[in-house]
Amino acid sequence: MELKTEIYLGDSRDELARIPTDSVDLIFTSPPYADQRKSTYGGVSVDDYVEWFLPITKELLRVLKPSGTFILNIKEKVVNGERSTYVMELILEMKKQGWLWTEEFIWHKKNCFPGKWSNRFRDAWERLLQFNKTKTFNMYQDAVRVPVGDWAKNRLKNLSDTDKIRDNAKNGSGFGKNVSNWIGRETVYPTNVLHLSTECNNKNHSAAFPEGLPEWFIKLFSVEGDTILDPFMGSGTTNIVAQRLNRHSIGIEILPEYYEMVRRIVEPVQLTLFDLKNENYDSFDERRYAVR
Amino acid sequence: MELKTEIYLGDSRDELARIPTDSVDLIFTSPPYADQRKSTYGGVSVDDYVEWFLPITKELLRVLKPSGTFILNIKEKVVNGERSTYVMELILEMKKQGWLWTEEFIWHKKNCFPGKWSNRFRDAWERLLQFNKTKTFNMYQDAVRVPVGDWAKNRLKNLSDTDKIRDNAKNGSGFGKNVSNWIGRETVYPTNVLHLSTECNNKNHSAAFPEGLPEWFIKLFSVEGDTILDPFMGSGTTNIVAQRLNRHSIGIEILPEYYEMVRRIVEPVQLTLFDLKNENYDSFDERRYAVR
DNA sequence: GTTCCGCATGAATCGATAG
DNA sequence: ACTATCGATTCATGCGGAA
Repeated sequence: MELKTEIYLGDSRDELARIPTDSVDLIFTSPPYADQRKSTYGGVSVDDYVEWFLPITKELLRVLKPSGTFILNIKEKVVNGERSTYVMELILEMKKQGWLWTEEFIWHKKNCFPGKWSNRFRDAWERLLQFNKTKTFNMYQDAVRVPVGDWAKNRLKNLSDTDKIRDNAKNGSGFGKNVSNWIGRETVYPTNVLHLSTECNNKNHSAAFPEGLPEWFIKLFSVEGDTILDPFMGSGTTNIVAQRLNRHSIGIEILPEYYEMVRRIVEPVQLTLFDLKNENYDSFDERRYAVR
Repeated sequence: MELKTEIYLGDSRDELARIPTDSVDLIFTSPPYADQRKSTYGGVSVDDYVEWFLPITKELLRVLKPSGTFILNIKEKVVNGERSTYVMELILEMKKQGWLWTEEFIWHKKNCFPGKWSNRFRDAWERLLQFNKTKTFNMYQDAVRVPVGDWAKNRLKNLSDTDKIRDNAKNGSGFGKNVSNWIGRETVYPTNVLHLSTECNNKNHSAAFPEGLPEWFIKLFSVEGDTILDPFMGSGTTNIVAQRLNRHSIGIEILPEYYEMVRRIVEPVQLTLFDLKNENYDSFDERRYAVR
């Protein structure tokens, strides 16, 4: 298998037309937030944001496979002491386009920005909105199981009486649990809250999000050989992680500096891969890191 | 000071008229979610939810002091595999009423209910929407400070040269720091993400939220002697916590069973208080617990 | 190996001041 | 008045090098 990482220089509003209909398994992106990153992206104003974004989401709806998923990392900024509503307006408009809004994950930023204001605390979370084309999307939950917490070690040593039987919830929801089912389990399924730090290593570029973020969603919503798309590539985090996880990927970036930077990272790997066609791919990871 | 805990049996759409204009310091409530708790509240359908709620938020805007805050604990329901949009529509409509949407806190439910579904993970978070009447609301941040992280213990022992002066961020954001400012600090301000477990004590009723949730907001947005309102009292968690923290409170509940239950908890305390007028109020907390 | 320690950095926001 | 710029404030994390 040859792993393809295609990157395009240009505006997503134009470049997305080059991608075939129903061809992408997962879209993971973090668009420039309204009025942020002005120095690099020029900044889309809060008032124009929805109108600016909707033509892109329309194209994304076209290129996504019916079984695919669109994860949108976004957060509304504070304007005049109030949270803006452009994210809500965007969701409402995307539903009109035909998107299903299926879930909202929370990224808890463990090391959020410091600061002190009289009327608000530090902002330590961002939204990861999940949209789908159909209700029967692919989800590979076992790929993101996490080690069972320490609570289990203590809890399971001495099971209480209620732990040994099914203990139904008090609120009549019909939910219940039988804690003894956990005996022997090493891993559990995660929740819809992700605890990740923003990256702060010594790279010479600033990633908007840590690699762990796209990694989690790529594992959850795709398998090896699938195609991942990031229409706001930036420093290429999504594509680099996709490549490491043996997924094809497509990236679109409007700024030449970022485009060139990602190209220098991504191309050597593809050349290497081409030469390695018949070799064992287990060694791929180390090779990639060596190149980078 | 006599501590008043007034509870009304009835529909908030009617009973709120009894509360004077500009008289409440904090409204904290968790309304029945759309189509939830059908057996108890009759269930407001998803489609009618906003229309049903808006007359109430209009009255809440009237009774709240200009310096006050409204905290709304709400989360949209999943219908047919898709998230409903009534929370977003509610926010947009409340803004038209004159509310300011100032912040959205996340309650991370550390011990959310177990379960397994093919197309979603366990839901481990809820929204706490903050609304205000003016931009100059009261906020008592020092009341909810948390212990500083372990990093400080090591870091502050030996300050580097850059730590001793103001060190400006490299990215031109204008952000800088002077680490030596941290010396001697035991506590820091929290973020807008709250980590609380759902309650699991031995009460004979199921509280919609743990006492820690209203406690945090009552401390943050009110002082002793202020008035707290919960227009959907339920089992009275908000009022009970308010009483424990020496705040007056008002509760409105439509179901007689809940109303009677809260009345039995709250009234003995008030009688005791009346007899204690001239005593030291430090002993109040223990007395209340004894009664309960 | 393992732990410890130094250090740069991160989608921020407000109020005052200047144009 | 209304907008643009500037200075002030503040934590926790992962990395890399040292012990």
